[in-house]
Amino acid sequence: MTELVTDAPVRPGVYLRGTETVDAILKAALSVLLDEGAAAFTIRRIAAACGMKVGNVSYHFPRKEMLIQVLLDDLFNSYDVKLELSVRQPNLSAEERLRTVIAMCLDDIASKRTTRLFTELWALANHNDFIAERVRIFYSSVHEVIGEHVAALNPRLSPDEVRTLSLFISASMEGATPFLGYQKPWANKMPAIAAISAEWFVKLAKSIEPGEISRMIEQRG
Amino acid sequence: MTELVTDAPVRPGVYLRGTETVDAILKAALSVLLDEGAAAFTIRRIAAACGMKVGNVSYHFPRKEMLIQVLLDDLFNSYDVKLELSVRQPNLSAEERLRTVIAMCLDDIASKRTTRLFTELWALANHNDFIAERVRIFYSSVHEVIGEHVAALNPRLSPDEVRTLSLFISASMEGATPFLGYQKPWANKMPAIAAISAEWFVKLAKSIEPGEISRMIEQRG
Amino acid sequence: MTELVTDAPVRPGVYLRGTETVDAILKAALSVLLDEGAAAFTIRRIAAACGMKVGNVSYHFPRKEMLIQVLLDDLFNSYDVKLELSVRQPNLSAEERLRTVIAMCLDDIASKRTTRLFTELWALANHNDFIAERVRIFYSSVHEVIGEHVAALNPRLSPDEVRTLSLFISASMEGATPFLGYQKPWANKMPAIAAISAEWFVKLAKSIEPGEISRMIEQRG
Amino acid sequence: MTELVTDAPVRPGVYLRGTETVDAILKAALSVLLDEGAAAFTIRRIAAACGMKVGNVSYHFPRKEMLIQVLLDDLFNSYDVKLELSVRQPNLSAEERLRTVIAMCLDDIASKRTTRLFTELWALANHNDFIAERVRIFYSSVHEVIGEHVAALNPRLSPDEVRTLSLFISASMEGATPFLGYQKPWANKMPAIAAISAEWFVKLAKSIEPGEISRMIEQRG
DNA sequence: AATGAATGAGCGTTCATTCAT
DNA sequence: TATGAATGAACGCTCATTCAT
Repeated sequence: MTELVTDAPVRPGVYLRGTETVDAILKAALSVLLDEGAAAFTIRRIAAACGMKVGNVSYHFPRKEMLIQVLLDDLFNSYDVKLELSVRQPNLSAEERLRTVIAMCLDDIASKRTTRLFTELWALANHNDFIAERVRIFYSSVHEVIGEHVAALNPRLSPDEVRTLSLFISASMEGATPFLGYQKPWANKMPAIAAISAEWFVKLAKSIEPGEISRMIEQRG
Repeated sequence: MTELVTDAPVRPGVYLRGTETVDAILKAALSVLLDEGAAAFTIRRIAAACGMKVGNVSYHFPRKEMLIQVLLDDLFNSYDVKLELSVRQPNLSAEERLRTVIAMCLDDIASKRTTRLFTELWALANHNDFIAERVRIFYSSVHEVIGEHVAALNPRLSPDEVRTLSLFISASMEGATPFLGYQKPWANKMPAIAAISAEWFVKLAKSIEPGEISRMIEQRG
Repeated sequence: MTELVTDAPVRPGVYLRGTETVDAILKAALSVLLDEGAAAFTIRRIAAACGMKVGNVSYHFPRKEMLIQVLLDDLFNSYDVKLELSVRQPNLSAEERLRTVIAMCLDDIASKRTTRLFTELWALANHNDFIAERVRIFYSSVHEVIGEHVAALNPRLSPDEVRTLSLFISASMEGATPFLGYQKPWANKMPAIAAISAEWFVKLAKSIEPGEISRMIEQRG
Repeated sequence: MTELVTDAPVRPGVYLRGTETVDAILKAALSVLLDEGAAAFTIRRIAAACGMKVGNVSYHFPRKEMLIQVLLDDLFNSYDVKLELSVRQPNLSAEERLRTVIAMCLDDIASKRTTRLFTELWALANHNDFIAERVRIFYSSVHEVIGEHVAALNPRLSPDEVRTLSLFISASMEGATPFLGYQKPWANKMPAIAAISAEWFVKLAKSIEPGEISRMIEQRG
């Protein structure tokens, strides 16, 4: 029984987070991805970026894919933590909480890290199932958080209606990335778009009637 | 990082056979980009995809960058044509025209070509100035078209307010790409999102008061 | 009988000198060789240098080797003509004629054309028998011309002694090429070296005794 | 055209096996250059010549230019060592030492290595500044060594006169390369030319009067 | 006579990965 | 742990040459 309990990683390779070396590699890998793009995301450049030799990076991450996976795990983890904090705002009203989440999301979208990372991930997700799945899981939890606030604002909506509205709100905000994200052409318009978003997504969440979405779909059919 | 190429490359192909070849290369290049992603976008794979030799692809496009530029020129051209058609709907009311444009955009976003192409372009635009600029120009014209309909619906808005609303609407729709685009996780929710979009973007365009956006920004400051 | 008489070139290809196109190719080829070196001596660069297409250069010179051969033929021809003129100086004494030839050679060596051409040819001759042979023939005639003057200055020398002295004088002068030739490091010393050459090669030719060379060789053995 | 590289590349190879490999590459590179010429001096042929893979040669010499530079460094180093030895002949008279240097130079010129190497270098120096500079530095030290003996033979000469005579003697000897070098047409005449060189360059060094060179230049003006 | 098109080989270089040290 | 060495494949590109037009 006791023999079965082990801390050794199931997969080959030595990529325990917390190790100085592994952390340095991951940090370098992220900065290469953000600063130079997916095409420059090579073991060589990552090694150079953290002052190591190619062989050592390969020793810690025997497959490049592993590095990507661990890197994404770490990144999504940090996003999850941030997201979790946004829910824990007990002294705010439901409306204020939704406004806060919207503000937080758009603020984050404007950051270099999020702009660069997610545009790369959306592209990579087209042909990499692992990335696609991780991205999907992440956004599912984003939708869930938004959904909590939507449901609080408009309790009569069905769970599916809540999900649909959350998807709409989340997608609309993410759409800001290639337009108003870091160094994007309309970045200076972010205050206006953030203001409209806060106002109208709250208005949408509050004013949609149960069954209204289905009715709208039918009318358009 | 990439230098801006001001002189668009002349499209190669003088003889009939040559133009056919160039077309075949461009078609293959697009299909490689869409089906396999930017990482697979190599001269060798493109040549293989159209049954040619590497040297012949290089003959018609001596620089890989030229191929990318001609390909993007062709693609954006076809989008521009499509966009132009959407404006020429004289027998519709302003509201119906805006609904039509929204429907068309989201319908297009759901297509494989647009989903794949633009997710790749958003990522490439991060570190390729030529692509970034082409994408910017394209979306500028999209915003302009949407802006025409917004202005028609709400003539009292200032040009800047119209631009801001158009940007908001366009960005919100584009955000559907990584969520509801081709083979994306919530693709089946597209009818609902398209319905909400049509309804609420029209409502937004009609009901925003002149000066209201500025007021919203100030309140949030 | 009459059918056997033809102006068509024996070898394939159409590289009749005098033709405008062929002359332009040859001129461009020489300038590429001199200005950019043997590594840049490609059909493409030659074609570009004379504003033609690759296919046309290949049409006139189906094999690159042919171009080189014709080019060298022309070049050595022009050198032969120059050399011939140097002999036809009837109103000068033997000594003055030798001084004239030496001056002419060193003056020519200082020219861009000769400096560049012969340094390239010496290298190419290492592994190209055609070039090696052409170079040999050319220098043979140079030695012969010098030998005529040496023999006139010192009629008692045997033909072989004349040839040896001519070879020594010619080699010594050619050695100026990589040192004092066009844009070479000691080019500014050419007047001094030319003066010493004229003085001492004449002195050598005049003062060597028959049999002396053999004696010198034996002493050193 | 080629940029001057001021920092000489560190010679690669840390492990014993690595230094052996680097040596093998350099040896193969030299033999390719000598046996097949500059046009055949490719990474692929060098790799084949030492039984390695292209990637490994590129590993040890990431840039082809580095290989050339290290190769030349090694070669010139060996020539410098040889040259240095020729000066250290304390038991000989000045005249005998000059004769020795002349004999050594011409003997070396007749070797395959020197004949091939320097004819290639003279050509490459036309359009490669790095090579041109290395060749210049090498010959500067050659002239200096010759100059020491000339000055000892004729102490009244000015430093500039010594340099001029050394240049004349060195250039005259180097001129033997394309005529009497390895497998060159008049290689069999080398004993005679070496004998004349020894005799007459010594005579020249001894008998030139201070100021005589200037006088000769003026007379010719 | 001239040229666009096409080929097959080769170029220097970079890549992820393996392995002995 | 860490790294130098090595591999085999692929990269974009250039080459001389051929051929139909």
